[in-house]
Amino acid sequence: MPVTIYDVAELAHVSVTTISKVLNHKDFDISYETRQRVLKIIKETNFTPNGLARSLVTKKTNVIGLLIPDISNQYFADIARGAEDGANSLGYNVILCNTDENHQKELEYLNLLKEKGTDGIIIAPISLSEKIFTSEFSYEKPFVVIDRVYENKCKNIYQICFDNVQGGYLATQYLIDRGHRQIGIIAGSRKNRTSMDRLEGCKKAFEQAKIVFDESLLYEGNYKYESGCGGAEYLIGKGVTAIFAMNDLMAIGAYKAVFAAGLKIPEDISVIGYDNVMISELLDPPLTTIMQPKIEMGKAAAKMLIRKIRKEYTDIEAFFEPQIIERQSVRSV
Amino acid sequence: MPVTIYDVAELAHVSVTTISKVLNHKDFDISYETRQRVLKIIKETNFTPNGLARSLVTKKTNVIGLLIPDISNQYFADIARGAEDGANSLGYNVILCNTDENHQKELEYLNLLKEKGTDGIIIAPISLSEKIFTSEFSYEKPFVVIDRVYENKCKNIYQICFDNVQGGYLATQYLIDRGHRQIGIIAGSRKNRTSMDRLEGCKKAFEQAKIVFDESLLYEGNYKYESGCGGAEYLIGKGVTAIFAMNDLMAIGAYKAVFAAGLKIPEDISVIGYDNVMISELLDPPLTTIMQPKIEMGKAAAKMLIRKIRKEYTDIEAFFEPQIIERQSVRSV
DNA sequence: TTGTACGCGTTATCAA
DNA sequence: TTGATAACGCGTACAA
Repeated sequence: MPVTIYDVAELAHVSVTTISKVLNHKDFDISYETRQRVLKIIKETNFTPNGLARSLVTKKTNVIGLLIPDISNQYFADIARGAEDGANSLGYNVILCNTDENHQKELEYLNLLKEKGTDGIIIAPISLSEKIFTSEFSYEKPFVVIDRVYENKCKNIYQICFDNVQGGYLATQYLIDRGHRQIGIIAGSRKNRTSMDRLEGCKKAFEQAKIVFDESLLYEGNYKYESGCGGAEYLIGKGVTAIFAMNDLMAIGAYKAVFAAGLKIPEDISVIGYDNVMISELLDPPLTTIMQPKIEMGKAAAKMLIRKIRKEYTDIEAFFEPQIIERQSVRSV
Repeated sequence: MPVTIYDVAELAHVSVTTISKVLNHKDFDISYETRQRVLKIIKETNFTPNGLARSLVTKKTNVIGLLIPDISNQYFADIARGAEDGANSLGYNVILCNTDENHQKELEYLNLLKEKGTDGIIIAPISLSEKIFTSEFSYEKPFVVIDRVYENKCKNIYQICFDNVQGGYLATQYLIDRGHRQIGIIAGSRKNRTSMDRLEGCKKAFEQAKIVFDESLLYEGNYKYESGCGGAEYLIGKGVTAIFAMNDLMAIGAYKAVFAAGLKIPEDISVIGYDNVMISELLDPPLTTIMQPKIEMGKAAAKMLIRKIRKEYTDIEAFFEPQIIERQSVRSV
């Protein structure tokens, strides 16, 4: 049987109130001696207050939920790392949930988290289905959205945003600055919001440089390695001098295709990626790429959520800017 | 104010006992009509039982803790994924804790988890310091050790083990089978248990093939990319025909050194790695490597732990065998 | 400065 | 077949 606050009270010859007070640092009205005695007994008995009982009365658990598609995906692992750090630094624990992009699982987790009394959640919602934020989602605790972006016109959604338009702009601008004019783009699906945002950034850069955007130099990939190969193969045929792949995986595929065509990087073709996954710096040549501060974003999500929980002021959105990681896969022409 | 079991009872014109019974499927003695009525009210009011109150009396939370060094490390992310899956399938949630190999943090988490009433924990302990399992570790709930291996002579430690000796054996044997005799090894630190185990496997393979083990063909690395470069450079000088790198990161380094020496893989030098990280199949040529079923191991850890929690029978150790992933970085000589 | 007693939302025992 | 009530371990008015 674990020792309770009553046991401690008895051993210290005081009431439970006294114990509770020193436990919660509300002991300004407790005499020095009493406090010392209590502290001593607590240590001796190795007493740990029962968080369940405590939470039952205080109505807070100091636990938050984290709903992401899949922790074994490096992207989300980094976000999770940041979120856990942020939460831990403020005295919160995080319950990990892998939704697998499955609506049903998401709902089940949401329900479990509610039952467990988590104080709030960080979520990368399955789809843009608004249901989550209305009827189906009867979770009345605060939440913060990460990874997906919602228009914040009338809705009231707290979120961590990443400026994908700027990311696309940065990559393209970098190539233009180095004299490239025939720039091929390997994008994600046309239905992918992220990809479309990045493409918007590309177009912006072209426009500023007065380069007319050539639709035929845009290849629709799917963020996978193979589509990087295919895309590069296609673009090489089009005579591009540089390729912007919208993630590093596709950039690696592009490397493969370029080498297969008997060409060199960056001498014959420059390549720029997006994500800065671990291997990108181990490639030969090391890949120049765009980085998203994932850990920082996770941390920010936790901090924003906890401020909401504590009813402290917080902006409704936190914006993060992409950063270019300059390595050796791009050359000036 | 959330709706409680009392509200439901009142609305359904029955007692809380009745509600509780149908809630917990102990409703064999509840009339059909009553049950239907209760169920209806529960749905209408969207009532969710308060898990805290429930746990307070049942003395179980259906939550387990997962203590790992760092979730942003792919290795642990995979284990975490498996553990979460295993736990979820049995109705448990998992609290994620990053210890950063920091003893202090580990202790703090352990204490927090105790306070929160987690039913058990899965832990990759900091060091082999036995303290964790004795005095300092006053956590009386079940736990399962993962990633590190303890002798189970007198102690009573439940753990998920991976057969590193066999892994080293498999890799070496694979090279020997293909006619290699001058085999270079890029190991981890001499103090690293894992590395020493794998090396033991190598020696076993040599012995069986009646090849005398040449100490000068053993390079002490540190699991990092750079030490893979250095190691390969050294071994090439020694005239090896094959290199066994004890992780893929070092194998990638070896690729770099081999290419830098103007040699080809696998024509001039064969390379075999260990881990099967994502990129290993994207390398050119794709890397032959040894795989550890990380997700499966995480899952097994959760299942073992929960069996312990439920006081069901479980073996004290679960062994996992390495598997060779055959690709194109090794050739027969 | 310290203590009594109630409430938090459940489950479980036992009586009706 | 159903219900009253005592735990569970803690925080906190309010009283002393």
